[in-house]
Amino acid sequence: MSENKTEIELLRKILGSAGMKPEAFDLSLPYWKLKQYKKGEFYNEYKNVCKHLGFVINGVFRIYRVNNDTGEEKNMLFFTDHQFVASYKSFLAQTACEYYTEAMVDSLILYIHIDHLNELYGQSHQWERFGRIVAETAFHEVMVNTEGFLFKTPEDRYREMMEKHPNIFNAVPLYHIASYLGIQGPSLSRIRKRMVGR
Amino acid sequence: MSENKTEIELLRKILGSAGMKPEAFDLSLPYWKLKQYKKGEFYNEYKNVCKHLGFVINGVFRIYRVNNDTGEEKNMLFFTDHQFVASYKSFLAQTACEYYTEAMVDSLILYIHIDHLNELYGQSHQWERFGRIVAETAFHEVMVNTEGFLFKTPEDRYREMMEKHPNIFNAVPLYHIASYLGIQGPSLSRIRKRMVGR
DNA sequence: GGATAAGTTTAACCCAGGTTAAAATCGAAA
DNA sequence: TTTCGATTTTAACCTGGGTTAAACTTATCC
Repeated sequence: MSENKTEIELLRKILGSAGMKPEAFDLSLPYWKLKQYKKGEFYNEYKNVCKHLGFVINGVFRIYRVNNDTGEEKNMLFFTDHQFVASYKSFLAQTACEYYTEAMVDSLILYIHIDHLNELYGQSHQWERFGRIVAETAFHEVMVNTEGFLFKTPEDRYREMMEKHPNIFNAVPLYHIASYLGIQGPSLSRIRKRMVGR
Repeated sequence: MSENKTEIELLRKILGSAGMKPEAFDLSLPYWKLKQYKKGEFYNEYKNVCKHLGFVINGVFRIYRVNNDTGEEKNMLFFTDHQFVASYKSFLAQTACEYYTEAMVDSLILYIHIDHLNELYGQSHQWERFGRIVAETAFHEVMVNTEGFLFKTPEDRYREMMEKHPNIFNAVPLYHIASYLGIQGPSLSRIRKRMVGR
């Protein structure tokens, strides 16, 4: 287990700052596993049921969907350092996953199996709270995203992406950004051109 | 308290089917309050901090945002029977609300103050679980919404709205539906016209 | 360093939704 | 019923993103 030490302690610290007591955290020690992903490897595959909740030590992942007819890919979300990663809809409902989750750069993840997590939920009030906070955070993330689509232009969303998530912005090609913003490559080019003009 | 009896028992039954034990539920009995909303009344106002989690006994609410410059309204979500209602982002973070939440028809709500809810979270593992499930449900709701914007046309979203939420569809004017779908009134008219044509 | 692949931009054309205002329809209330 | 206001549709014009394919730029690798 000694090779997980640093990463586990990072997670302990982050959960601790969200209110988790060390003793409660210790309950989970046997369950966390560390995995290295090479760029291009998948955290979760289409049609699998997502069985693990991951915690990104470092790296960038994209969660995307493929149109069965056209083969076209569309990015739903990105995950990066110190975020929890899962195909969360599939994970919560334990239904077949509609997404792929792919490492965009070499990445490192601590992950836990849902059965162990449910065990912790049952054993410990603190872990139940952890589950609540992960869910609330995921909600917030997606909510902000939806608000973007409703209330903002693609140009606004592009600018925000650049400002608020520079590490993601720099790690992935522009056509993935375009997809995430809900537009096509050429449209993003036009937006970028418009922006330098002013 | 006797006038809340029926509504409380409905809530007990619904939470029970999500796994809440009656004894745990009983802890909350002193806290739920019942409120009748007339059509047009507000559950939550812009710039308030949302302090209550509501449970819709019956009725329809819309949560919407107003553009400060143009005064234009855009609908974010609808809530109806047996759903939990809150300006959830504001509720979770206890920050000033960016939305209005308005009753679209005469409605009845059971609500609980966040302080009492936090008390229950602290007292009871079961209630902590309740909080997790509410958050997970809210996540799922918003996620499906975002997926709609990314992967579906306004026409698809309109058709789904009609099929899956007929009670909402029938309770609110079309221009509110249009707003929820992210389009303008005339566009919805064009879509409807296209649809009868085929 | 030149070849090859990957990523980005450009151009030309198309189309759906935005915008505005007027017309038509519906509904409640007198 | 007639009328007034609210809602929905229509019309005309505009705009920005979609689509496709080619051109250009940047990495990467032998």
